[in-house]
Amino acid sequence: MGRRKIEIKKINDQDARQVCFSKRRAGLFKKASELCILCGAEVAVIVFSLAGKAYTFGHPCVDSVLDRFHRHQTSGPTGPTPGMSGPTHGLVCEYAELQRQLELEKKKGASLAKKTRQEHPGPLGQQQFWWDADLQSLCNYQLEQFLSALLELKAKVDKRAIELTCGQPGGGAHGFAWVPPPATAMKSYGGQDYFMKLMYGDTTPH
Amino acid sequence: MGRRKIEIKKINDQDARQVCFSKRRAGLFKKASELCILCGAEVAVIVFSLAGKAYTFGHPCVDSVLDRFHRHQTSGPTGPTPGMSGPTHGLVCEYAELQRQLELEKKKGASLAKKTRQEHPGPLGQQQFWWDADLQSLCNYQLEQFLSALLELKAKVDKRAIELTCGQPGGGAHGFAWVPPPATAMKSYGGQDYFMKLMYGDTTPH
DNA sequence: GACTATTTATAAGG
DNA sequence: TCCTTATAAATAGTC
Repeated sequence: MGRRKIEIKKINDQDARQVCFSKRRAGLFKKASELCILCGAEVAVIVFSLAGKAYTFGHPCVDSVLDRFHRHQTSGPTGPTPGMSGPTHGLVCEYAELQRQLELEKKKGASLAKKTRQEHPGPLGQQQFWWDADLQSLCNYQLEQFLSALLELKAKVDKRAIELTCGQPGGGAHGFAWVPPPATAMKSYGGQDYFMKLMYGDTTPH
Repeated sequence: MGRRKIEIKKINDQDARQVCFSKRRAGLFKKASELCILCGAEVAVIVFSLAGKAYTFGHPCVDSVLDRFHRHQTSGPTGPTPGMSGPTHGLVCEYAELQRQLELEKKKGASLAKKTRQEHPGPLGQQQFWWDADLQSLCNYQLEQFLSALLELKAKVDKRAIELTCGQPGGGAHGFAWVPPPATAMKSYGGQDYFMKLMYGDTTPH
């Protein structure tokens, strides 16, 4: 939609790309806000420019939608994690996330294995799963980092297991939900703020 | 843009709202994908319908953009992940996620430890970090599951490490951008999958 | 940033 | 839900 039809492929001229980016980002956010208003939807949009700047739109706000999404992913169709209600935090959350990803990977793996067998009916032998294939792309350095990350977590779990075995009380520490707002160079449009822009025409960046 | 101009306010008729939601959600995702292609942007869009269903678009994928956004919020503007070019998948993605979460937990832990010392200057002794506190809430059963998940992953990494050590070729397995639809109630568009839809006109839902 | 010729998205209607 | 079509809206090229 413009003076002439354009092909949807990467714009090479940097200036033209920057102009297009600004216009279309604004357009995208407007569409998102209209979807929210018209249909009562909750929407989060996160855009990174090539330069690495982040721009966001969110209704009611970015964080609430991301939060909801995370909960949606972790507690998904399998039902909520037993013994957990509401938002999850810290290691408990990591645990759930790990489980979710494992399940996801297993499903991906099963599908891929099927697909792979169809396309390469040859002797692939061992490699049955997606993550096995993907592991091939990890170099030694990455493997070391990955392992140490795993072991660091495992050590903590072991420690806790020992405490439990030895019957130490421990006492739960829950309810930390507050995260201080970081001071970033990020512009954020959303909720009443963006709607006010639409209504009153304020185009000043944050 | 339609047979007649409409006011941007909540549509009350449920059927009309549903139709509008579907059309505009598709439009929003298309705009998002065009922004990605034309301007080299990375974009994540998360949409919750009034009914509570989640729909997502992401390029290169939703998780990687959310990841980057989290890092952006936590540690300021960043370029692409060092050592990673292009889309990340499977275990590589898990590895990055694990690292991110570890760093995040460390930061949270530091803040919390500080906060805790302020609020409870008493004898908390051992417990200095957020994840230590949170581990207290894991029961034996949960710990077992968590551990086995960790060990399952570790085994795969070990296997790969041995292959590398023994000098087995292995052959890089990259370029898996196709992601089979997980059996959740969530529809996801992004990456080549969505682009293939655009190119070949496949409008079949996942 | 503004201006328009065009293209594109979509509201209604089958 | 998918197709069609008249029309509103977005935007490419230009200044």
